[in-house]
Amino acid sequence: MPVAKPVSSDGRVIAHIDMDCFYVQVEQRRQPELRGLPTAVVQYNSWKGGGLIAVSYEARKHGVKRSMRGDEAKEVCPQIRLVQVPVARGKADLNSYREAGSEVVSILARAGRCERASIDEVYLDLTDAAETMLAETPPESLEVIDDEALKSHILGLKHEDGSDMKENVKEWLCRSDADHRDKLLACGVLIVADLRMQVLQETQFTCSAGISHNKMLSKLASAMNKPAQQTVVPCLSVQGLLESLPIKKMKQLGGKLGSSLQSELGVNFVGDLLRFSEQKLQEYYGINTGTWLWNIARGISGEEVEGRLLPKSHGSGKTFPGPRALKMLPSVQHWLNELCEELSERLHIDLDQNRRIARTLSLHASAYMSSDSDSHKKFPSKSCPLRYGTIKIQEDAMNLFQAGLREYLGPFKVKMQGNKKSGWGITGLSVSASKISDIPSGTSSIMKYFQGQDQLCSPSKLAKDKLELENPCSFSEDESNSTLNVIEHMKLPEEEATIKNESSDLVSTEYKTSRNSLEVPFYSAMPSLEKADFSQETPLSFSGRESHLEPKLTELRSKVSGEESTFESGRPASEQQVKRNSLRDKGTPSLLRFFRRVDPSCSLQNEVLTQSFDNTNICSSSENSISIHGDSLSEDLQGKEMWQYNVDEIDPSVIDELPLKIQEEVRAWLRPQKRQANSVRRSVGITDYFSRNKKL
DNA sequence: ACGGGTGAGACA
DNA sequence: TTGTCTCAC
Repeated sequence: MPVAKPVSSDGRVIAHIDMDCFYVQVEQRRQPELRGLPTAVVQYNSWKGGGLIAVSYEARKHGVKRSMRGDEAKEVCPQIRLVQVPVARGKADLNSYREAGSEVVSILARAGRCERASIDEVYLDLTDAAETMLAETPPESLEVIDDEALKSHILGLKHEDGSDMKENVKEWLCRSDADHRDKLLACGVLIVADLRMQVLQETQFTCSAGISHNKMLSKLASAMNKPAQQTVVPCLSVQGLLESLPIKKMKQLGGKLGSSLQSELGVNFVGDLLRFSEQKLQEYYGINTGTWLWNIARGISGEEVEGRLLPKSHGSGKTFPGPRALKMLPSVQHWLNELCEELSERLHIDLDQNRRIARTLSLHASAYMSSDSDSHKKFPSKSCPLRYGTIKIQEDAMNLFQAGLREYLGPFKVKMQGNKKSGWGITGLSVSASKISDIPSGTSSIMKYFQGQDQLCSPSKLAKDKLELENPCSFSEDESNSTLNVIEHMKLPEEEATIKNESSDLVSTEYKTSRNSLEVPFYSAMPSLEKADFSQETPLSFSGRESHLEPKLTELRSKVSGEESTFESGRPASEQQVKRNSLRDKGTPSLLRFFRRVDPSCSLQNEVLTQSFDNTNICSSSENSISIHGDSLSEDLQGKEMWQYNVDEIDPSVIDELPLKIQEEVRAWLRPQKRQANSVRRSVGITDYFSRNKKL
């Protein structure tokens, strides 16, 4: 639901930049012979020629529309060139478009605060740039105005027959008697025209733009003249624009809310909303939406340009429509593995390029169940803390799926004996990673990361209990024996074979990845204890025929007593391991909890040395106790916020949940004998390492 | 039960 | 907060 934001009296200059049929342009850049031809991008083509997701303007002239099938497009436009979306891991791979979108963003972001609204859309706050231009080189002072700016469309500008349009535009841009806000918009027009030319020059992509005083109007304007044009909405034209604008054209009103406005209130144009008081609209649609509606009817929208160049989440999903629905658990596992592999790859790229870490893994699925009246039941979404590493993500996703499945099947449990004819199937799977945050560079990154974890992941006791109940890793044993084992017998022989092959692929993939990055030397440099832990962990759940479905061998955990909730691995353990496991807390941000698990008796008796890096202090006492706190905190807070723990008690495996690159830092940092001497030197190396891949 | 794959945001 | 829902391209 839309929400009204506080309105700033709008002297802002906001632009919305919209790439023209973006995927088509990306493909045309890759294959220049397609330029100028009717072209469309399709994903998959086996069924009715695939679905169109982008259509060139030449093809649109022939009546080709988005969401046509490839075959339909061929019917209305036989000469159309259809380009397929790249496929990787059996699914559409949009990475090339994401990367192309990033190219554009990095150019646009030079001009002002920039928000990546989608893969091909950007909002820009050009207020500062426009004010500066108006003060230093206002349009009226320029001898020449670029042709691209003169081609702009100015809403409400009168156009007498016979007069030269560009001349009109030039006049409007250079009016010395215009009010301040129109002058700012005029500057915006020049800036945006220039930006669009830069984008074209540097990427070969054309785009369209809207320029106005807020996001809503700019978004409307950018769509008015496409492709490769720009439109400005001066204040005085707002009323005229909105009064005849079909309500469904307004962003956020294209769906049910817009329909409701039409059918319930007889509002067919945005201007029709003016008939209703704010209070009336609030009565119908609630306080937030009501106020929002009242505002947009007047062209008011206080929404800020966010200043975000990167996505807030990453997802990978696929649908399995109709007959392709997944009926067997091994098929689900196969596809989940593919999706997780892609997700993991993208997470690592994000880590390398942007030094960002995601903290939550979510699984969404859609399913049908024809057996009973319950067929409308939705498959529940599940999420858990995200552990880095392809195999871990795959395991966790599978656990989330099984948690969802048990809930979904619920009372049907045993009845749903699986074979391919049974009345249920999975029609969609997706995994996503969210709660992404920056890791500041430098040695202190680790500290800051932990602090951030603490803030964001410190659950109340209540929330923790809930987590224990819902976390797929915490199923009790007898619970898991019932449903899951039933399902386990549903495997078909062929599918089992597929999975087995794939499993080994996964392991080798992981190994390959490791060798390519800096991790192997690090692995081999690790103390033997840690190495042992890895060798046990990696292939474990994929090594045997039933392993990937056998809860005892995967991540089954039971609750262990204690004030802090603790999960303990169910697998056989050496004495040493038992000791470590008592500190283990997998499936949750365990490092964090670990840090909170303070043992005062160890730390207080030690004398504390202080060493400062950036704005984080690492206080180390003797060889085996370290405490961390930010020095930006006030004196009295510092005492409370300080964490202390004994280095010897760190379970190496909890570190595994961090991204590998961070693990490296942590382990080096924890290496007792060299900690002191290495600190400064390492901070340089790490900073250096992090800045090496810097892109944007 | 084919507009797919992805994103963002609001709400309970 | 998690999970659900809506909306958009």
